[in-house]
Amino acid sequence: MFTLDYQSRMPIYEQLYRSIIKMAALGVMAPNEKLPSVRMLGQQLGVNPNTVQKAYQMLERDRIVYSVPGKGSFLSPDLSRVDLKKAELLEKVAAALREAVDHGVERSELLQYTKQLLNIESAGENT
Amino acid sequence: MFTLDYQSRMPIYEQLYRSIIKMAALGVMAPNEKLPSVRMLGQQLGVNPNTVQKAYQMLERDRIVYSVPGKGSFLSPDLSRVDLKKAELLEKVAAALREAVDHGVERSELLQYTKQLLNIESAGENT
DNA sequence: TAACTGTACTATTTATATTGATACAGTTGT
DNA sequence: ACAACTGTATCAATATAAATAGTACAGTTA
Repeated sequence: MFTLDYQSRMPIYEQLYRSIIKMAALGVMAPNEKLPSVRMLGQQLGVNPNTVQKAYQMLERDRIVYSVPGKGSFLSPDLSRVDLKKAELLEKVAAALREAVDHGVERSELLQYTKQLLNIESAGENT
Repeated sequence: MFTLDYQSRMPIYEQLYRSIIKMAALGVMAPNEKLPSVRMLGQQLGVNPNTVQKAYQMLERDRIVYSVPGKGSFLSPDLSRVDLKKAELLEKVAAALREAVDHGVERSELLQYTKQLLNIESAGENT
């Protein structure tokens, strides 16, 4: 059902996350359809159930999946909308990054800068 | 001349980099002014010369500093312009990121996404 | 109660970032 | 030519963070 590349630098959970999003967007999976359990899928893919869970939680955060403890994880009743909204926002980020790169800003610094911005947790100030 | 916070999570070279940019932008340092040598400044700050060099190289990449092997490192003749242009571009990136965060996109995913975009070097594809 | 489900917490492994040690090469003035 | 400076490149060591796994817990269902 899911194919993933273990040689890729892209984390397993990220691959899973994207696969499911793509399937939901393409209509391969129906709304409210039950996803395989974290253990089932984990075993099938040869990874730890927690790795699967991480992907499921990311999807849940995006309202693409909802989980019920004891019952299972399911695709959301209303799909596609959330996905498009986020894709739009991400494209905006991508455009800004590309523009910066095109103007000669080093990739490493952009990454550094992004990290800095995203870690507002107990961040230190400079003079 | 330079003050930096060793307790900060921000790398030394990053602090140095920003300090010098700020000084150049504020006119504290004049165009073509000679910067302390990597060894001098390294010793003064109690860090490895390579750490200073890293900051200098970042500044050189930004055309804020130019270095001549055997002679030294100097502030560029034409300052401020480059700095402002880049600041503008970075602010655009920051705005896009903030918007995404505000809409609920997880910081970790944004970071992941950014990494993905910036590493077009020998990157792996997903299905 | 037994077999499933998701979830939380903690370790372990792995990758990456940061800093340091060392060696090399160019410039300058004597 | 030489001594004392300069930047630079390469590699090693360390520190930090990310990714995955192990284990235990709690809810659901039949």
